[in-house]
Amino acid sequence: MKELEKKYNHLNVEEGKYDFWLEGGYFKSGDLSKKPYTIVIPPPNVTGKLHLGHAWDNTLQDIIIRRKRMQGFDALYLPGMDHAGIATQAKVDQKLKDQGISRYDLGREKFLEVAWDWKKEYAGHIREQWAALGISVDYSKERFTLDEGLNKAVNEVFIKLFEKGLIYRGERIINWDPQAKTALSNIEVEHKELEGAFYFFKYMLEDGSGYLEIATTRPETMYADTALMVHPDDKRFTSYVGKKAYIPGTKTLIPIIEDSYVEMEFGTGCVKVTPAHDPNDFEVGKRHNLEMPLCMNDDGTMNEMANQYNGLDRFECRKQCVSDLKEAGLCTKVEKLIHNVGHSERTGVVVEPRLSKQWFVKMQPLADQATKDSTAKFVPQRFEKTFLRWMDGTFDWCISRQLWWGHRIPAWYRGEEVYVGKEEPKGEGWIQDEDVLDTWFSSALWPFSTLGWPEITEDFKRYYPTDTMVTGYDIIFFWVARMIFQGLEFTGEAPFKNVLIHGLIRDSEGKKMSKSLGNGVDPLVIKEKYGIDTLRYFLTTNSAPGQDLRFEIEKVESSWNFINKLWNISRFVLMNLGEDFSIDDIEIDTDNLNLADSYILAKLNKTIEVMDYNYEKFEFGEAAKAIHSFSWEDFAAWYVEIAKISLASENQDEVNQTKSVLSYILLQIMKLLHPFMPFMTEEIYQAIPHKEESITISSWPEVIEEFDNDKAIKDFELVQEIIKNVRNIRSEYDVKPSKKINILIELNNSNAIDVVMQNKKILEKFINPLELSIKAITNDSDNSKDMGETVAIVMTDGNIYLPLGELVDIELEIERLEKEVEKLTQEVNRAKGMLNNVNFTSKAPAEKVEAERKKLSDYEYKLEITKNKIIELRG
RNA sequence: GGAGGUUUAGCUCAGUUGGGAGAGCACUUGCCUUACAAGCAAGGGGUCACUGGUUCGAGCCCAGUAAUCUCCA
Repeated sequence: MKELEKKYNHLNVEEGKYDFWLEGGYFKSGDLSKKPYTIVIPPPNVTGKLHLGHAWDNTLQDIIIRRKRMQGFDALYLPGMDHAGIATQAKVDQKLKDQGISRYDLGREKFLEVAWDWKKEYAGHIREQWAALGISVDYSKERFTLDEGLNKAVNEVFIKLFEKGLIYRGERIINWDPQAKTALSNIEVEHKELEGAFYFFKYMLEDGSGYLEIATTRPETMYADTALMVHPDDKRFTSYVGKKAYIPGTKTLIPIIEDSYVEMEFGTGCVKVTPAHDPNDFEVGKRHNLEMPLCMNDDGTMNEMANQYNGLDRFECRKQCVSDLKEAGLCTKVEKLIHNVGHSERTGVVVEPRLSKQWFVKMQPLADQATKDSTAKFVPQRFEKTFLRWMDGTFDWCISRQLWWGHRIPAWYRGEEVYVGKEEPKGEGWIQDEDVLDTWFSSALWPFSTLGWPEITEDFKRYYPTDTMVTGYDIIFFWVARMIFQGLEFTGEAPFKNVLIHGLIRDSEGKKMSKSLGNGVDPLVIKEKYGIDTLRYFLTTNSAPGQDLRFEIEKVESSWNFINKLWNISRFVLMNLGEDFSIDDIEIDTDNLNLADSYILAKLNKTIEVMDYNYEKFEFGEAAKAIHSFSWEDFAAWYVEIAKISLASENQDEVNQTKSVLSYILLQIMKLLHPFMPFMTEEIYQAIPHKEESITISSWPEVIEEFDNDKAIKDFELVQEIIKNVRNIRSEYDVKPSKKINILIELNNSNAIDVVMQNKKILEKFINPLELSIKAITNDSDNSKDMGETVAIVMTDGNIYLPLGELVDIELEIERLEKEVEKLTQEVNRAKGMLNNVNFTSKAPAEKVEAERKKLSDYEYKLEITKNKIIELRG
């Protein structure tokens, strides 16, 4: 058997393990004799490295799938990546820029080649990180959102939705990202409160009879104004309607119209209409048949409509035209204003509402279906509300993107003709749409497109719908909701049974980790210092489902401490099993166990129960708590210490029995913890007696009814109670554990006497007596009468006496006992109060009442004894 | 403006269907006990934000208030 290092060394432990698992093929799915269990990975972007959030997300998935695999499921954890249209194209653009070229120099085809090279490189990095995290994905099933199969799925969905009228092309005001030069969907726009201004301008009337004052937050758009507008009921402006006014500083005349859309009380009561640059104005423009010119280029610079500002950036133009118009007396006032400004979620620049011809998904029918038919169960449940509320008020989804990297829209144009289909239409002069689809359009199909859909493949039939989707709450709108409605529309089912939602990782101060703040933590840096098992355990046991997780190095350290503890327990067990102890030597005969053996086996059962219960509910923190206290308290602090006695026994049977229980329990602990810390547990599994070639494919621990033993637990707790009490008094009276003192234990029932007598050796080891007397309490005996000054401890089953001689200050001892009396009196009164309450005894469940009665008699007994002790001391 | 989260020990957080408040870290005291001093043993520390309600009984359920964070408009 292998000797372990004194401290847990993750570098040695982790080395080679992942390759060992891959070579063994343990992560491969496809055993048709088993029930399938499927998780598809939320595909990370191929733009860069995985961060702590990915590590958390993936570890949660891995914990679920590893346990299911051990439970005998055909576990499929399907990996893959996302082509991340805008983000990747931006990265590749940057790379080209560094080489002094632009994508236009290369042309579309060559650019895509570079992008695919990029993908290849970064996919490699991501796979390395997956390996570092130890996630048990089936690489033979790996997919990419831009691969051929997924392209088929995307086209199928586009065409079907188009045919049903659920995809349409139209001119709308969309959110335009002038840096990426593409349209965005509504949810890719982040609203941030910024300090801006209300600018007031004079629009001089054509007839020279005065002016109208207009307030706007975006003065630069005035060059695309096509009307001024007042409310028809607004008497102040009635005489102006039908007249014309000049756009300030220009010779352009625009009409003054009336529309009840105007809010009379807001601003000056008169507004400018810029149909191509504002969604509300666009509606007005349609109603009044206004022209809809654009005064801006697609890169956010002004065009020739802006006259002398042609070519200037939109914000520069704003500054200059305001200053020029102030000089000309046409800008009368600038009021500071805090308002919400939309920013591109990707590039961060201010989004420009802009009239543009784009493709849209008509959302309402799909959303209605999803809210009605989805069976996906959110964990925690409250997130279902988030999903439903969003589906309820959703806007049509702008899906075309002016990018090259993505799924090309399967639409062709010839003049006014539009053709949508899989293949280029026959005939001359057709030109395919230049644009690609929103990345989320393909991500939405991920749970079924990765399994071969639209073909009804064996994989699709077997693994779909998937079992559990794990993702953060920040992505419910973007992704989860869209997967659900597309899944229902195209497969008739919700794409997963459960959605486990986790929170965000925050820094130690509670701030969101972000690139711009520079407060991110690289998972690989943590792995290097503490090992990946430590990181996994830290990530998955320090919050409840749906809650955020604060990164604190102290918590990482305490996770490491736990692993080191387990390592040292293992080390102890291995040192004591000896060379030839093998799996066949493990024999646990429940008729022949000592109290500690029975106790630890009974506790193991309880631990398995609690863990299974919480694992199933995705309450990993609670599951971990159970195994943590079982292995550290019950096993290491108590059982292992007691085992040292048995291991030193002359009796070979006793030694073997202890070795059996030690190795059995250790094996179960390793299995129960394997989903959390796969590397360390594999290392120990290989070192101790075991059956399978890898713990990854070993069987999940089950409750063994034979081991249930409530009496053993209770009896052992008496032993613990005695030991704890003596330790406590030793500490209080400053009697060192190494100093031997006489100890008397007197007991009031035969079971307690048996238990204490049979476990005398244990007591002797733990409480270190000079002489340990164990006596029965009889009516008129006074067992402690020859002991001099004693400290007495009152228990339910009897009393403990420590003759501490001159160390005992009678007055202090009386004080201590009086405190006890006070406490016990309170408890007695509390219990009496409850039991005297007819409402309690008649309404509360019988076992609660019974439990309270027991407590009362116990407290009354202890109270009486304690009072007597005081009388004796005073005597 | 709408929705939701959070508020429990010095700090960070758990707390299963309502039935005597928990963990880790930190702190105090004592131990190099031959698996582990990143350890062992003992200990201190909480009006469970506030107010009211339901209940025999509330950290937990309901209503409201406050602080704070997030999402949506």
